Amino acid sequence: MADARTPILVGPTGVGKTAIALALAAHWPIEVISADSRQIYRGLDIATAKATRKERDRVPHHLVDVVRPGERYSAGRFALDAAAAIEGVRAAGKLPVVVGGTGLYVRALVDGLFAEPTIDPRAREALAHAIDRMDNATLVRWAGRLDRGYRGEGGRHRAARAIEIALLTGQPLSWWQAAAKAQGVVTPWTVRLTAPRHLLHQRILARTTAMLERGLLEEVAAALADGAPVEGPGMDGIGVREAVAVLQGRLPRDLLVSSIATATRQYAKRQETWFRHQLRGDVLVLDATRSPEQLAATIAAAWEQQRS
RNA sequence: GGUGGGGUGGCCGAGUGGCUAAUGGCAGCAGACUGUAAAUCUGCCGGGCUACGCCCUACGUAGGUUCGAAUCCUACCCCCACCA
Repeated sequence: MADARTPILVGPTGVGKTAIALALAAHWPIEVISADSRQIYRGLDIATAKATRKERDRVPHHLVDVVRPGERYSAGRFALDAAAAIEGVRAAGKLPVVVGGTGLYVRALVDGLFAEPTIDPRAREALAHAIDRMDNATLVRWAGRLDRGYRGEGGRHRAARAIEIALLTGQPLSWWQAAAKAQGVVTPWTVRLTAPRHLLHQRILARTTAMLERGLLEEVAAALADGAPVEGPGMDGIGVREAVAVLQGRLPRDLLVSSIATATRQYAKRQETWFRHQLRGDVLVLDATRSPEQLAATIAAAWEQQRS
């Protein structure tokens, strides 16, 4: 069983990953391992387009609703959690299928990240605080001084990461990346779903409109009332931040749908770029224009073929 | 009907005689990406080329002034505000 391949379904938001995974259940006894950095958070079901309760009753989903909004989560933690979940599903005699749009999470699971040493969360938070007050140029310069392997790319976010690692572990990030190579925990069988851009845009708009009808604003208002930190992780997803802006009067209500749709389109585009270039090994590329049932049948057939 | 303001590249919006295919922003396209990744960044962005250069088309429309106009003049069309 150690060499068993694990089906992985990736693709941009709106291609229909969820529907296809559910349709796949007609072919295999599957359980879904979600690789989605926002569905990890509890609540905000509409905003993050989670599979419904009913759907999840029919096909169990793992790594959905695991932390509360405001709590820090990471790709590394995902790799660990997902590996455990996959193990569990296998032990129960079912087939785990990884489904998700967060490329880095999939990479963490398949290729492994470097073995990051334990970092004191309090020191990390204090440093993050100091970093927040510095401008981009300062951060980039600082990161360059601390880590000669740092290329100055990726802006403040990645500069901050380089600084954090160098300061808190005593070794630069590039050193860890080279010296502490990790192993992936699954052998992937990857299906990359894609769709013509105009179709994707169309689906995104329809889906955004539907989100509002299902009560996106109410959902976000409830999360805020519940004490979810506006700035915290989990509350920064597309749809959520725009809804918060409307609730706080910073964005006119009638611009809500278009703002969310635009941000979603841009995200979908970034995902397409990531999956087009960053996936390693054999990848089955499928145009998701057809129905979920047809696609599931194609995927099931291809899976059978690669097994023999 | 009168007076004033305005019509700029897909959109918004600078520019008031040459250095302007035209600052910016948005949208779009392409790309980067090892632990906040729904993040964070980079490039391109009127069209066509035998492309470190050349050609064409472009600042409401039509004329005009000038060596030279998005920028000045005239007429017309449209929009907005106020007055009637």
